[in-house]
Amino acid sequence: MKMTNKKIRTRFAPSPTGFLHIGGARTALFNWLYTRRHGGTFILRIEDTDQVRSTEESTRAILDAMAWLGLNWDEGPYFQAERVNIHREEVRKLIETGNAYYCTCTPEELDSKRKRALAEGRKPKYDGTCRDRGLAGCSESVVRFRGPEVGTTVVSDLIKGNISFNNEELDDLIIERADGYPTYNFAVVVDDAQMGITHVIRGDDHVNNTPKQIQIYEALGYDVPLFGHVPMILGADKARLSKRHGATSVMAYREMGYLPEALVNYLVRLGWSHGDQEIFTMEELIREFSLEAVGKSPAVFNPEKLLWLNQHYIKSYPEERLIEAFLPFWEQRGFDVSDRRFIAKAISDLRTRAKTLLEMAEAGMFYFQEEVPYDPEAAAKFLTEEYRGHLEAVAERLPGLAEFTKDGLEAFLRALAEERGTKLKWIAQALRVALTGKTVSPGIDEVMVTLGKERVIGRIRRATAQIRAAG
RNA sequence: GGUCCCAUCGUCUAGUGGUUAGGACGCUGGCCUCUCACGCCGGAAACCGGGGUUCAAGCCCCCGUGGGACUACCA
Repeated sequence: MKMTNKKIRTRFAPSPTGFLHIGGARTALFNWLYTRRHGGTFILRIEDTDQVRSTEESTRAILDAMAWLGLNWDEGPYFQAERVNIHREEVRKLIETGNAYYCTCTPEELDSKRKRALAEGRKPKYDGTCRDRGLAGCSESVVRFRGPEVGTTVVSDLIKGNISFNNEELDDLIIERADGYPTYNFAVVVDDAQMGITHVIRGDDHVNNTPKQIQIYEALGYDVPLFGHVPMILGADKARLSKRHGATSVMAYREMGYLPEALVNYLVRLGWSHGDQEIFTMEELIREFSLEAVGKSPAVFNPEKLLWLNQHYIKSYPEERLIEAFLPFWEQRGFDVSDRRFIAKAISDLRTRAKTLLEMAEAGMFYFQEEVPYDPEAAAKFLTEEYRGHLEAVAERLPGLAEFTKDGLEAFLRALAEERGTKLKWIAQALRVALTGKTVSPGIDEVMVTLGKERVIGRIRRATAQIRAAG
């Protein structure tokens, strides 16, 4: 494989017909990592030649998702639709050199021929009706590429190795539609060539297009870039990942409380590996990423492992960044998050026991609810006469407690338990329900410290009052 | 149907002719413990099948089988 010394140029070229999905994000990530690894230039190009399905909103969404993942681009975004004049000119060139021809077969004719061919067990490829008719263009005509009828075309793939195709299997594909717009297989070639793309890294759903594209490169006199086709991402049923398999939009993961590092880390390991290492920083990825280490087989998307990684990043994130990423989840619930110290403490209580920021936000709602709702089962078990004495004792002694710290409180509660002839766990559980409304929460001493003496006493009083009222 | 790709625990993967086939998620037993987690220590769990090549095959070749992609005036 000839590796020229020229600077690497890659591109990510999504079509703006929806959100950035998991598969696209991984393709973008692989391109980005490869480019950063080799000090190249990463280009973003929006393939919006489908005038009907493309929307500006989708473009916006894709850009936002890229930014969230930290995948910055060096050039672009370029918009393919703005380049139609260039595409048309290249089409003219092919017609002049005899490498393309006008075709007036109607979509209906083509469709019925295709169906018939399929029904009779023949190849459903274009039958070449107009190939040698020497037609001139008209308002109904399309332009087809005149492909070689014999020989083979080989794709040298950086991931899959050499793949060869018999040219007779390849279709004379349409490169310009009747409306004058180029089709995908033509526009990519022209754009990639003119943008000086050296490495085309994309999903392997494109392998079958590649020989045709190579022929177009050659007919146009361009250098053929290197290709790297990455395997698809599959759902649990081994079918190509789609909405049926749950969330596939990158931004949906943000809303569900995932950290971008977790998604990046998960995605990069889907198809790529570096020995036994599972956790990678961006710096490590840039240093270690290589296409040689990308596997050839498709990978099943496993939400459980993503969750594990997310949990890992929630635990290990720098505090300030965690707060920044997390706060919106409380803000959108209308909680007052202006007390930075309180917030920071609450988050440090919660972060070791959440798999997502969303989960964390829900688990920590009690910090803001003065009249915390009691879980019925929890209350039935612990907000009872049996525990009232313990709770009252805590409320009575607390004002005089000098060491209102994690250690001080633990010592206090242990001593109290002994004094009252019970175990810490019973006092802790009753307190937990009084303070948080639930039987599950961060450590009770941590909760007390975070809440502060006043609020703790208030909540205990409210709980004991309720027990009395009920009793 | 045709063309092309792929094939190690349930899943993501390491492995590049000689390994007790390793790691991770998940599952699971235990420890820790104020609940839930975290953490720590253990366990079960894989080379798709059949032929070759070779002293020796998860690794190389062939054939099956299975899965996937493409087969548009979508990208």
